[in-house]
Amino acid sequence: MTREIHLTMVEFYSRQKRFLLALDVIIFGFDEEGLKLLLIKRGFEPCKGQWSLMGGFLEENEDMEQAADRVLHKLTGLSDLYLEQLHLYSKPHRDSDGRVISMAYYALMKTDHQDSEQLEKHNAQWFKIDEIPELVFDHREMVNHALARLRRKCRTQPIGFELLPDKFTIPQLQKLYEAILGVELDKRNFRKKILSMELLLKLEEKDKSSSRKGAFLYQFDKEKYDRLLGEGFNFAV
Amino acid sequence: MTREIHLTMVEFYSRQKRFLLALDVIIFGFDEEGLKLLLIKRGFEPCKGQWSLMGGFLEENEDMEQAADRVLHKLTGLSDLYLEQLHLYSKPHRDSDGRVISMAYYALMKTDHQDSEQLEKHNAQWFKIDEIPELVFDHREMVNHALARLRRKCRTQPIGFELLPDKFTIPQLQKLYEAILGVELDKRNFRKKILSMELLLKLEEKDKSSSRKGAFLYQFDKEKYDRLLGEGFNFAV
DNA sequence: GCAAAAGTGTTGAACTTACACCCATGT
DNA sequence: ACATGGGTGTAAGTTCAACACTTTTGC
Repeated sequence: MTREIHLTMVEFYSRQKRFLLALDVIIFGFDEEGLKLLLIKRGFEPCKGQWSLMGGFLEENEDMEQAADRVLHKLTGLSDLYLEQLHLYSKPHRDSDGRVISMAYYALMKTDHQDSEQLEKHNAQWFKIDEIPELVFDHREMVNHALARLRRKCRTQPIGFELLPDKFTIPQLQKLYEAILGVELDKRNFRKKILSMELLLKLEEKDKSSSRKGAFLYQFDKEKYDRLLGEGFNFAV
Repeated sequence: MTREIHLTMVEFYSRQKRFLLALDVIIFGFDEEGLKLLLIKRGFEPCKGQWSLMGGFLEENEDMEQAADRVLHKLTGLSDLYLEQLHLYSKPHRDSDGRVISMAYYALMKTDHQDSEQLEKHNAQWFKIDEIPELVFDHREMVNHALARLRRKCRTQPIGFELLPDKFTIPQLQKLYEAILGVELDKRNFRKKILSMELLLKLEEKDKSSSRKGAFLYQFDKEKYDRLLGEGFNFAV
């Protein structure tokens, strides 16, 4: 701030060190078995052959969100997944060698939209949340951080629906919350609370895949939620 | 992922574009007048003479948190302020010219610890939260984001105390929450709720600066809070 | 003695929690 | 007819919101 005052911006900027900027994505999914994490077996150095999060480097004409979308699309073939910034990991030696600074994102993916061929191409595999293998670098820390965020956030924002098919049943929704939060919920109280917000559209159809009686399918009414948000409404599970 | 497989890590990294990495800090303070923001009048290019957040570039042997501490210390002369990552701003043209990617942090500062000389040296000034001047680049967006985060977070974590003197009165604490949340609170209900958590140590002393009767001073019991945290306790205002 | 802020309790409403039985269906 | 998961209501406990008067003291 002393000598720099007299430099032009270009001169000043050129003295600053530049960094490799990457991103890693914690990708959550949900199915009958519970909450899952999508990991890749690295087919490239560094740490080739080990499990890690999907990631990539920031490129010149995109912002981090676009880079994260690009990386997610490359892995899954899908666009417009729920995606949220988590934390910047910047310790000088977090990466094995040659400093890389990484922005961690977490994504929520509807596993019924998945393209299994695409995933195989990248040696990607789903892991149950309590059976995560050893991960490279600080990826395990990122996963823990993402899980904590997901647990907190799913209680006050309707992000859980990003993990379910567009049409889902109430028992399915309950199992999702139980899987994320790691607790059992009372089905009467759960149903009462979730329906009392009047954000679910009940369909005529039933899903019979998990019982003889069948359970009614519902859809999340995103338009209504967005409208209510403006009026100070708070989602709560 | 196709040709890169056969490159060594160093070769691969060297093809990647590198970026200027900076940080900006939204610094909150609180005094009799309400919630405040600390801004600097830029004495350097770009945008010399305009109001902006305090910021700086990441250096080679530090992580972002250390850089943020350094920048804060440089401005205020203080260390160990409450500091939290907010959001990475990475749009290709967010900065006036020459791409800079910036990690935004927000900090909470006890204004009674401030060193006014130090602040003057940097042309820094406190602004009431609803009288913020025009800011450079996307700094206004950062401030809005920080305010939203502070409003949400102060309700479920005891971060408000970072803005008060070590010894404070209940009416002072209430005014703090009213200033942050932008609402009026009932003093009986407020006192009941905050004291019911049993996290405040009542001192013998009174503060008589704002009434003839004087109000008892309290201290936040951080040790007890940390202990309770482990047992699943939730702070709530 | 009065102005100004500190301090104090109660009641009704809303919400949360705990809990047990019937329903619809495929086999 | 029975096994399986879907669906429903109520009562007790807890928490929240609204509300008005007394206390202390410096002037």
